[in-house]
Amino acid sequence: MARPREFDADAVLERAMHAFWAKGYKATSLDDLCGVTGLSRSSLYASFGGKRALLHRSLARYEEQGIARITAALSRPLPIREAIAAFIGELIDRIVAGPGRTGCFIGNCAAELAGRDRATTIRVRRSLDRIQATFRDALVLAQSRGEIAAAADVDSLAHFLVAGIQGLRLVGKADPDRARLTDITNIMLHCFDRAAEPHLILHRKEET
Amino acid sequence: MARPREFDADAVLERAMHAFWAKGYKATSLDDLCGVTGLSRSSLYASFGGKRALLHRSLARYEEQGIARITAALSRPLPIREAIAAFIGELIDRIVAGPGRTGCFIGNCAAELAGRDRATTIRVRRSLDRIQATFRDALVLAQSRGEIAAAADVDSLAHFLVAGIQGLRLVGKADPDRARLTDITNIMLHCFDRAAEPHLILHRKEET
DNA sequence: TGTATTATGGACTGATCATTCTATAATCGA
DNA sequence: TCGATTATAGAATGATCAGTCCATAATACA
Repeated sequence: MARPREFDADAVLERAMHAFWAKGYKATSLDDLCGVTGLSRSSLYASFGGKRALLHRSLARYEEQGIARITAALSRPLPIREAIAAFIGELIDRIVAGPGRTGCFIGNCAAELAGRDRATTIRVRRSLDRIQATFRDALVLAQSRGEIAAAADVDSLAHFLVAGIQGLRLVGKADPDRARLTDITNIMLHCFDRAAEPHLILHRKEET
Repeated sequence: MARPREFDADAVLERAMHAFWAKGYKATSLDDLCGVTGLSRSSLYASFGGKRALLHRSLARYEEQGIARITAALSRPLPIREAIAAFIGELIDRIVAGPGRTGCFIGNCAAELAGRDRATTIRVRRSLDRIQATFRDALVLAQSRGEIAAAADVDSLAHFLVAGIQGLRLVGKADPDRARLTDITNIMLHCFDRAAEPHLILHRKEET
Protein backbone atom coordinates (compact mmCIF):
# COMPACT_ATOMS: atom_id res chain seq x y z
CA MET A 1 0.00 0.00 0.00
CA ALA A 2 0.91 3.61 -0.26
CA ARG A 3 -0.36 7.10 0.34
CA PRO A 4 -3.98 7.00 1.45
CA ARG A 5 -6.75 9.04 -0.07
CA GLU A 6 -7.45 12.35 1.54
CA PHE A 7 -11.13 12.39 0.63
CA ASP A 8 -14.28 10.41 1.25
CA ALA A 9 -15.40 9.02 -2.10
CA ASP A 10 -18.99 9.02 -0.91
CA ALA A 11 -18.99 12.69 0.00
CA VAL A 12 -17.26 13.57 -3.26
CA LEU A 13 -19.90 11.70 -5.23
CA GLU A 14 -22.67 13.40 -3.31
CA ARG A 15 -21.29 16.81 -4.17
CA ALA A 16 -20.63 15.96 -7.79
CA MET A 17 -24.17 14.63 -8.05
CA HIS A 18 -25.62 17.89 -6.80
CA ALA A 19 -23.50 19.85 -9.26
CA PHE A 20 -24.68 17.81 -12.23
CA TRP A 21 -28.21 17.84 -10.92
CA ALA A 22 -28.31 21.61 -10.61
CA LYS A 23 -26.55 22.58 -13.82
CA GLY A 24 -26.79 19.65 -16.18
CA TYR A 25 -24.00 17.66 -17.76
CA LYS A 26 -22.59 20.02 -20.36
CA ALA A 27 -22.91 23.11 -18.21
CA THR A 28 -20.99 21.52 -15.34
CA SER A 29 -17.29 22.00 -16.00
CA LEU A 30 -14.42 20.10 -14.48
CA ASP A 31 -13.48 23.27 -12.70
CA ASP A 32 -16.97 23.26 -11.17
CA LEU A 33 -16.52 19.65 -10.12
CA CYS A 34 -13.08 20.26 -8.64
CA GLY A 35 -14.53 23.28 -6.87
CA VAL A 36 -17.43 21.54 -5.19
CA THR A 37 -15.54 18.37 -4.37
CA GLY A 38 -12.30 20.02 -3.32
CA LEU A 39 -10.39 17.49 -5.41
CA SER A 40 -7.82 18.19 -8.05
CA ARG A 41 -8.25 17.01 -11.61
CA SER A 42 -5.71 14.25 -11.03
CA SER A 43 -7.62 12.80 -8.13
CA LEU A 44 -10.94 13.00 -9.94
CA TYR A 45 -9.57 11.25 -12.97
CA ALA A 46 -7.61 8.67 -10.99
CA SER A 47 -10.56 7.79 -8.78
CA PHE A 48 -13.55 8.18 -11.06
CA GLY A 49 -12.22 8.15 -14.60
CA GLY A 50 -13.52 11.40 -16.01
CA LYS A 51 -16.52 13.63 -16.32
CA ARG A 52 -18.76 11.15 -18.02
CA ALA A 53 -18.00 8.35 -15.60
CA LEU A 54 -18.66 10.75 -12.76
CA LEU A 55 -22.04 11.55 -14.25
CA HIS A 56 -22.96 7.89 -14.36
CA ARG A 57 -21.80 7.33 -10.80
CA SER A 58 -23.83 10.36 -9.79
CA LEU A 59 -26.87 9.00 -11.58
CA ALA A 60 -26.48 5.66 -9.88
CA ARG A 61 -26.27 7.37 -6.52
CA TYR A 62 -29.31 9.49 -7.23
CA GLU A 63 -31.22 6.41 -8.32
CA GLU A 64 -30.44 4.61 -5.08
CA GLN A 65 -31.48 7.57 -2.98
CA GLY A 66 -34.63 8.00 -5.01
CA ILE A 67 -35.61 4.36 -4.74
CA ALA A 68 -35.01 4.47 -1.01
CA ARG A 69 -37.09 7.59 -0.65
CA ILE A 70 -39.97 6.18 -2.68
CA THR A 71 -39.84 2.84 -0.90
CA ALA A 72 -39.99 4.57 2.46
CA ALA A 73 -42.87 6.79 1.37
CA LEU A 74 -44.88 3.86 0.03
CA SER A 75 -44.21 1.70 3.07
CA ARG A 76 -45.97 4.02 5.46
CA PRO A 77 -49.01 2.56 7.19
CA LEU A 78 -51.44 4.30 4.90
CA PRO A 79 -53.69 3.28 2.05
CA ILE A 80 -51.47 3.32 -1.01
CA ARG A 81 -53.40 6.17 -2.53
CA GLU A 82 -52.78 8.32 0.53
CA ALA A 83 -49.14 7.31 0.66
CA ILE A 84 -48.70 8.37 -2.95
CA ALA A 85 -50.59 11.59 -2.34
CA ALA A 86 -48.34 12.37 0.61
CA PHE A 87 -45.23 11.53 -1.38
CA ILE A 88 -46.20 13.88 -4.19
CA GLY A 89 -47.27 16.50 -1.69
CA GLU A 90 -43.81 16.51 -0.16
CA LEU A 91 -42.32 16.69 -3.63
CA ILE A 92 -44.38 19.81 -4.23
CA ASP A 93 -43.30 21.24 -0.90
CA ARG A 94 -39.69 20.92 -1.95
CA ILE A 95 -40.34 22.37 -5.41
CA VAL A 96 -42.18 25.35 -4.01
CA ALA A 97 -39.73 25.94 -1.17
CA GLY A 98 -36.87 26.12 -3.65
CA PRO A 99 -34.36 27.57 -3.71
CA GLY A 100 -32.77 25.39 -6.38
CA ARG A 101 -35.31 24.43 -8.98
CA THR A 102 -33.39 21.34 -9.90
CA GLY A 103 -36.22 19.07 -11.01
CA CYS A 104 -35.50 15.35 -11.20
CA PHE A 105 -31.89 14.54 -11.98
CA ILE A 106 -32.94 11.53 -14.04
CA GLY A 107 -35.48 13.55 -15.96
CA ASN A 108 -32.92 16.27 -16.53
CA CYS A 109 -30.48 13.76 -17.98
CA ALA A 110 -33.23 12.28 -20.12
CA ALA A 111 -34.05 15.70 -21.53
CA GLU A 112 -30.43 16.65 -22.11
CA LEU A 113 -28.89 13.40 -23.28
CA ALA A 114 -31.47 10.75 -24.15
CA GLY A 115 -31.29 9.83 -27.79
CA ARG A 116 -27.89 11.40 -28.25
CA ASP A 117 -25.85 9.47 -25.71
CA ARG A 118 -26.45 5.78 -25.83
CA ALA A 119 -24.96 4.77 -22.48
CA THR A 120 -26.73 7.54 -20.62
CA THR A 121 -30.01 6.77 -22.36
CA ILE A 122 -29.79 3.17 -21.19
CA ARG A 123 -28.92 4.25 -17.68
CA VAL A 124 -31.84 6.66 -17.56
CA ARG A 125 -34.21 4.04 -18.90
CA ARG A 126 -33.04 1.56 -16.28
CA SER A 127 -33.56 4.12 -13.56
CA LEU A 128 -37.08 4.89 -14.73
CA ASP A 129 -37.76 1.17 -14.90
CA ARG A 130 -36.58 0.64 -11.34
CA ILE A 131 -38.75 3.48 -10.12
CA GLN A 132 -41.69 2.06 -12.01
CA ALA A 133 -41.03 -1.34 -10.46
CA THR A 134 -40.92 0.20 -7.01
CA PHE A 135 -44.32 1.77 -7.51
CA ARG A 136 -45.65 -1.41 -9.05
CA ASP A 137 -44.51 -3.54 -6.13
CA ALA A 138 -46.24 -1.21 -3.72
CA LEU A 139 -49.38 -1.32 -5.85
CA VAL A 140 -49.30 -5.11 -5.95
CA LEU A 141 -49.08 -5.14 -2.18
CA ALA A 142 -51.98 -2.74 -1.92
CA GLN A 143 -53.85 -4.92 -4.33
CA SER A 144 -53.38 -7.87 -2.02
CA ARG A 145 -54.76 -5.75 0.77
CA GLY A 146 -57.83 -5.10 -1.29
CA GLU A 147 -57.18 -1.41 -1.90
CA ILE A 148 -56.95 -1.88 -5.62
CA ALA A 149 -59.18 -3.99 -7.80
CA ALA A 150 -57.71 -7.37 -8.57
CA ALA A 151 -58.10 -6.82 -12.28
CA ALA A 152 -56.48 -3.39 -12.25
CA ASP A 153 -53.42 -3.02 -14.41
CA VAL A 154 -50.88 -2.10 -11.77
CA ASP A 155 -48.06 -2.08 -14.28
CA SER A 156 -49.73 0.59 -16.35
CA LEU A 157 -50.62 2.49 -13.21
CA ALA A 158 -46.99 2.50 -12.15
CA HIS A 159 -45.90 3.71 -15.59
CA PHE A 160 -48.50 6.42 -15.36
CA LEU A 161 -47.27 7.54 -11.96
CA VAL A 162 -43.67 7.72 -13.18
CA ALA A 163 -44.59 9.78 -16.22
CA GLY A 164 -46.98 11.94 -14.24
CA ILE A 165 -44.40 12.74 -11.61
CA GLN A 166 -41.83 13.53 -14.28
CA GLY A 167 -44.28 15.91 -15.90
CA LEU A 168 -45.14 17.47 -12.59
CA ARG A 169 -41.51 18.07 -11.72
CA LEU A 170 -40.71 19.45 -15.15
CA VAL A 171 -43.61 21.88 -15.07
CA GLY A 172 -42.73 22.74 -11.49
CA LYS A 173 -39.24 23.63 -12.58
CA ALA A 174 -40.56 26.23 -14.97
CA ASP A 175 -43.39 27.37 -12.73
CA PRO A 176 -43.10 26.41 -9.07
CA ASP A 177 -46.64 27.40 -8.26
CA ARG A 178 -48.24 25.39 -5.49
CA ALA A 179 -51.82 25.82 -6.65
CA ARG A 180 -51.00 24.69 -10.15
CA LEU A 181 -48.99 21.68 -8.99
CA THR A 182 -51.68 20.71 -6.51
CA ASP A 183 -54.33 20.89 -9.20
CA ILE A 184 -52.27 18.63 -11.41
CA THR A 185 -51.75 16.19 -8.56
CA ASN A 186 -55.42 16.04 -7.70
CA ILE A 187 -56.34 15.09 -11.21
CA MET A 188 -53.51 12.59 -11.36
CA LEU A 189 -54.97 10.97 -8.29
CA HIS A 190 -58.41 10.94 -9.88
CA CYS A 191 -56.92 9.01 -12.75
CA PHE A 192 -55.37 6.70 -10.24
CA ASP A 193 -58.67 6.15 -8.49
CA ARG A 194 -60.44 5.44 -11.71
CA ALA A 195 -57.78 3.07 -13.02
CA ALA A 196 -57.37 1.31 -9.70
CA GLU A 197 -61.03 0.40 -9.57
CA PRO A 198 -61.97 -0.42 -13.13
CA HIS A 199 -64.98 -2.43 -12.09
CA LEU A 200 -66.96 0.42 -10.70
CA ILE A 201 -70.06 1.07 -12.67
CA LEU A 202 -71.03 4.66 -13.08
CA HIS A 203 -74.56 5.76 -12.41
CA ARG A 204 -75.61 9.28 -13.16
CA LYS A 205 -77.35 10.91 -10.30
CA GLU A 206 -78.21 14.48 -9.52
CA GLU A 207 -76.36 16.08 -6.66
CA THR A 208 -78.40 17.13 -3.66
CA MET B 1 -31.38 50.93 -49.05
CA ALA B 2 -28.50 48.66 -49.78
CA ARG B 3 -27.52 45.07 -50.39
CA PRO B 4 -30.45 42.70 -49.84
CA ARG B 5 -30.35 39.61 -47.67
CA GLU B 6 -29.48 36.39 -49.37
CA PHE B 7 -31.51 34.19 -47.04
CA ASP B 8 -35.07 33.66 -45.91
CA ALA B 9 -35.23 34.52 -42.22
CA ASP B 10 -38.11 32.14 -41.75
CA ALA B 11 -36.26 29.17 -43.18
CA VAL B 12 -33.17 30.05 -41.16
CA LEU B 13 -35.22 30.16 -37.99
CA GLU B 14 -36.85 26.86 -38.79
CA ARG B 15 -33.47 25.18 -39.16
CA ALA B 16 -31.98 26.82 -36.10
CA MET B 17 -35.03 25.71 -34.13
CA HIS B 18 -34.52 22.10 -35.16
CA ALA B 19 -30.86 22.27 -34.20
CA PHE B 20 -31.61 23.58 -30.70
CA TRP B 21 -34.49 21.17 -30.36
CA ALA B 22 -32.38 18.16 -31.21
CA LYS B 23 -29.23 18.98 -29.27
CA GLY B 24 -30.18 21.48 -26.59
CA TYR B 25 -28.87 24.99 -26.07
CA LYS B 26 -25.37 24.43 -24.75
CA ALA B 27 -24.62 21.52 -27.02
CA THR B 28 -25.55 23.45 -30.15
CA SER B 29 -22.52 25.46 -31.24
CA LEU B 30 -22.44 28.44 -33.52
CA ASP B 31 -20.67 26.27 -36.03
CA ASP B 32 -23.66 23.93 -35.87
CA LEU B 33 -26.01 26.84 -36.41
CA CYS B 34 -24.00 28.25 -39.30
CA GLY B 35 -23.87 24.77 -40.73
CA VAL B 36 -27.61 24.07 -40.71
CA THR B 37 -28.63 27.57 -41.71
CA GLY B 38 -25.93 28.14 -44.30
CA LEU B 39 -25.31 31.56 -42.84
CA SER B 40 -22.03 33.01 -41.73
CA ARG B 41 -21.47 34.21 -38.21
CA SER B 42 -21.73 37.82 -39.30
CA SER B 43 -25.14 37.32 -40.81
CA LEU B 44 -26.43 35.40 -37.83
CA TYR B 45 -25.27 38.06 -35.44
CA ALA B 46 -26.42 40.95 -37.60
CA SER B 47 -29.88 39.48 -38.16
CA PHE B 48 -30.63 37.72 -34.91
CA GLY B 49 -28.24 39.11 -32.35
CA GLY B 50 -26.50 36.02 -31.08
CA LYS B 51 -27.00 32.48 -29.89
CA ARG B 52 -29.26 33.26 -27.01
CA ALA B 53 -31.53 35.54 -29.02
CA LEU B 54 -31.72 32.85 -31.67
CA LEU B 55 -32.84 30.38 -29.03
CA HIS B 56 -35.64 32.64 -27.94
CA ARG B 57 -36.75 33.24 -31.50
CA SER B 58 -36.69 29.48 -32.04
CA LEU B 59 -38.74 28.94 -28.93
CA ALA B 60 -41.30 31.51 -30.06
CA ARG B 61 -41.54 29.79 -33.41
CA TYR B 62 -41.94 26.38 -31.82
CA GLU B 63 -44.62 27.74 -29.56
CA GLU B 64 -46.62 29.10 -32.49
CA GLN B 65 -46.38 25.85 -34.38
CA GLY B 66 -47.32 23.89 -31.29
CA ILE B 67 -50.33 26.04 -30.52
CA ALA B 68 -51.47 25.75 -34.13
CA ARG B 69 -51.07 21.99 -34.05
CA ILE B 70 -52.96 21.60 -30.80
CA THR B 71 -55.70 23.97 -31.90
CA ALA B 72 -56.17 22.02 -35.10
CA ALA B 73 -56.25 18.72 -33.27
CA LEU B 74 -58.79 19.92 -30.73
CA SER B 75 -61.00 21.51 -33.38
CA ARG B 76 -61.75 18.27 -35.10
CA PRO B 77 -65.39 17.22 -35.08
CA LEU B 78 -64.91 14.73 -32.30
CA PRO B 79 -65.81 14.56 -28.65
CA ILE B 80 -63.00 16.39 -26.85
CA ARG B 81 -61.87 13.22 -25.17
CA GLU B 82 -61.44 11.51 -28.53
CA ALA B 83 -59.75 14.52 -30.05
CA ILE B 84 -57.23 14.57 -27.23
CA ALA B 85 -56.76 10.82 -27.47
CA ALA B 86 -56.06 11.15 -31.18
CA PHE B 87 -53.67 14.03 -30.59
CA ILE B 88 -51.66 12.08 -28.06
CA GLY B 89 -51.83 9.00 -30.23
CA GLU B 90 -50.18 10.88 -33.07
CA LEU B 91 -47.61 12.21 -30.65
CA ILE B 92 -46.79 8.63 -29.70
CA ASP B 93 -46.61 7.65 -33.36
CA ARG B 94 -43.96 10.28 -33.92
CA ILE B 95 -42.04 9.32 -30.78
CA VAL B 96 -42.01 5.65 -31.70
CA ALA B 97 -41.22 6.24 -35.37
CA GLY B 98 -38.19 8.24 -34.42
CA PRO B 99 -35.58 8.71 -35.67
CA GLY B 100 -34.72 11.77 -33.62
CA ARG B 101 -35.93 11.41 -30.08
CA THR B 102 -36.17 15.11 -29.59
CA GLY B 103 -38.95 15.30 -27.05
CA CYS B 104 -40.69 18.64 -26.59
CA PHE B 105 -38.48 21.64 -27.32
CA ILE B 106 -40.15 23.64 -24.56
CA GLY B 107 -39.75 20.80 -22.09
CA ASN B 108 -36.13 20.38 -23.12
CA CYS B 109 -35.45 24.04 -22.47
CA ALA B 110 -37.25 23.82 -19.16
CA ALA B 111 -35.09 20.92 -18.10
CA GLU B 112 -31.86 22.50 -19.29
CA LEU B 113 -32.34 26.13 -18.38
CA ALA B 114 -35.31 26.72 -16.08
CA GLY B 115 -34.20 28.10 -12.75
CA ARG B 116 -30.77 29.10 -14.06
CA ASP B 117 -31.71 31.43 -16.88
CA ARG B 118 -34.33 33.94 -15.91
CA ALA B 119 -35.40 35.10 -19.37
CA THR B 120 -35.67 31.57 -20.71
CA THR B 121 -37.57 30.42 -17.65
CA ILE B 122 -40.13 33.14 -18.19
CA ARG B 123 -40.41 32.30 -21.87
CA VAL B 124 -40.90 28.61 -21.12
CA ARG B 125 -43.51 29.38 -18.50
CA ARG B 126 -45.38 31.60 -20.91
CA SER B 127 -45.34 28.87 -23.54
CA LEU B 128 -46.68 26.31 -21.10
CA ASP B 129 -49.35 28.77 -20.06
CA ARG B 130 -50.44 29.34 -23.64
CA ILE B 131 -50.64 25.62 -24.28
CA GLN B 132 -52.64 25.21 -21.11
CA ALA B 133 -54.98 27.97 -22.22
CA THR B 134 -55.44 26.30 -25.58
CA PHE B 135 -56.48 23.07 -23.93
CA ARG B 136 -58.67 24.92 -21.48
CA ASP B 137 -60.51 26.79 -24.23
CA ALA B 138 -61.24 23.53 -25.99
CA LEU B 139 -62.44 22.02 -22.73
CA VAL B 140 -64.71 24.99 -22.08
CA LEU B 141 -66.19 24.53 -25.51
CA ALA B 142 -66.70 20.85 -24.88
CA GLN B 143 -68.27 21.79 -21.59
CA SER B 144 -70.78 23.95 -23.40
CA ARG B 145 -71.56 21.00 -25.63
CA GLY B 146 -72.31 18.97 -22.53
CA GLU B 147 -69.36 16.62 -22.86
CA ILE B 148 -67.96 17.73 -19.55
CA ALA B 149 -69.85 18.48 -16.37
CA ALA B 150 -70.58 22.13 -15.86
CA ALA B 151 -68.88 22.16 -12.49
CA ALA B 152 -65.74 20.41 -13.68
CA ASP B 153 -62.51 22.29 -13.13
CA VAL B 154 -61.39 22.68 -16.72
CA ASP B 155 -58.43 24.81 -15.70
CA SER B 156 -57.00 22.04 -13.56
CA LEU B 157 -57.76 19.55 -16.27
CA ALA B 158 -55.81 21.61 -18.77
CA HIS B 159 -52.88 21.95 -16.39
CA PHE B 160 -52.95 18.21 -15.90
CA LEU B 161 -52.95 17.55 -19.62
CA VAL B 162 -49.95 19.82 -20.13
CA ALA B 163 -47.98 18.15 -17.36
CA GLY B 164 -49.07 14.68 -18.43
CA ILE B 165 -48.01 15.24 -22.00
CA GLN B 166 -44.68 16.64 -20.86
CA GLY B 167 -44.14 13.55 -18.74
CA LEU B 168 -45.18 11.29 -21.57
CA ARG B 169 -42.77 12.92 -23.99
CA LEU B 170 -39.93 12.90 -21.51
CA VAL B 171 -40.38 9.23 -20.71
CA GLY B 172 -40.80 8.53 -24.41
CA LYS B 173 -37.49 10.17 -25.09
CA ALA B 174 -35.72 7.73 -22.80
CA ASP B 175 -37.86 4.75 -23.75
CA PRO B 176 -39.82 5.08 -26.98
CA ASP B 177 -41.92 2.02 -26.34
CA ARG B 178 -45.40 2.16 -27.81
CA ALA B 179 -47.02 -0.18 -25.32
CA ARG B 180 -45.67 1.75 -22.37
CA LEU B 181 -46.69 5.12 -23.77
CA THR B 182 -50.13 3.83 -24.71
CA ASP B 183 -50.66 2.47 -21.21
CA ILE B 184 -49.75 5.83 -19.75
CA THR B 185 -52.10 7.60 -22.12
CA ASN B 186 -55.01 5.33 -21.36
CA ILE B 187 -54.74 6.07 -17.69
CA MET B 188 -54.29 9.78 -18.36
CA LEU B 189 -57.54 9.75 -20.28
CA HIS B 190 -59.36 8.46 -17.24
CA CYS B 191 -59.32 12.07 -16.08
CA PHE B 192 -62.30 12.55 -18.37
CA ASP B 193 -64.20 9.78 -16.73
CA ARG B 194 -64.47 11.27 -13.30
CA ALA B 195 -62.49 14.41 -12.64
CA ALA B 196 -64.30 15.97 -15.54
CA GLU B 197 -67.61 14.93 -14.12
CA PRO B 198 -67.35 15.40 -10.39
CA HIS B 199 -71.07 15.03 -9.89
CA LEU B 200 -71.23 11.44 -10.86
CA ILE B 201 -71.95 9.29 -7.92
CA LEU B 202 -70.08 6.05 -7.80
CA HIS B 203 -71.71 2.82 -6.87
CA ARG B 204 -69.71 -0.28 -6.23
CA LYS B 205 -70.90 -3.24 -8.12
CA GLU B 206 -69.49 -6.68 -8.74
CA GLU B 207 -68.54 -7.53 -12.25
CA THR B 208 -70.54 -10.23 -13.89
C1' DT C 1 15.45 4.29 7.48
C1' DG C 2 14.80 3.47 2.71
C1' DT C 3 12.10 2.08 -1.18
C1' DA C 4 8.03 0.99 -3.63
C1' DT C 5 3.50 2.63 -4.37
C1' DT C 6 -0.22 5.56 -4.60
C1' DA C 7 -2.31 10.41 -4.13
C1' DT C 8 -2.15 15.04 -5.15
C1' DG C 9 -1.52 19.86 -6.97
C1' DG C 10 -1.24 22.39 -10.73
C1' DA C 11 0.77 23.37 -15.11
C1' DC C 12 0.07 22.09 -19.81
C1' DT C 13 -2.38 20.69 -24.16
C1' DG C 14 -4.96 21.20 -28.10
C1' DA C 15 -9.62 21.63 -29.16
C1' DT C 16 -13.70 24.25 -29.14
C1' DC C 17 -16.47 27.92 -27.52
C1' DA C 18 -19.23 32.57 -28.52
C1' DT C 19 -18.30 36.83 -30.11
C1' DT C 20 -16.00 40.65 -32.67
C1' DC C 21 -13.67 42.58 -36.45
C1' DT C 22 -12.10 43.54 -41.06
C1' DA C 23 -12.28 43.36 -45.76
C1' DT C 24 -15.15 42.70 -49.61
C1' DA C 25 -19.51 42.31 -52.16
C1' DA C 26 -23.95 43.78 -53.51
C1' DT C 27 -27.56 46.81 -53.83
C1' DC C 28 -29.98 51.43 -53.42
C1' DG C 29 -31.02 56.43 -54.60
C1' DA C 30 -29.11 60.15 -57.03
C1' DT D 1 -21.93 55.78 -62.57
C1' DC D 2 -21.04 56.95 -57.89
C1' DG D 3 -21.41 57.24 -52.94
C1' DA D 4 -24.00 55.59 -49.05
C1' DT D 5 -25.60 51.61 -46.85
C1' DT D 6 -26.16 46.98 -45.70
C1' DA D 7 -24.78 41.90 -46.17
C1' DT D 8 -21.47 38.54 -46.21
C1' DA D 9 -17.30 35.57 -45.64
C1' DG D 10 -13.96 34.29 -42.93
C1' DA D 11 -10.04 35.44 -39.95
C1' DA D 12 -8.93 36.82 -35.31
C1' DT D 13 -9.82 36.80 -30.32
C1' DG D 14 -9.60 35.49 -25.79
C1' DA D 15 -12.03 32.53 -22.79
C1' DT D 16 -13.07 28.01 -21.45
C1' DC D 17 -13.38 23.22 -22.27
C1' DA D 18 -12.01 18.07 -21.01
C1' DG D 19 -8.24 15.56 -20.43
C1' DT D 20 -3.04 14.56 -19.63
C1' DC D 21 1.31 14.83 -17.46
C1' DC D 22 4.92 15.53 -14.24
C1' DA D 23 6.91 16.71 -10.07
C1' DT D 24 6.08 16.18 -5.28
C1' DA D 25 3.92 14.40 -1.05
C1' DA D 26 2.52 10.81 1.92
C1' DT D 27 2.00 6.41 3.32
C1' DA D 28 3.16 0.93 3.88
C1' DC D 29 6.32 -2.44 4.22
C1' DA D 30 10.94 -4.27 4.43
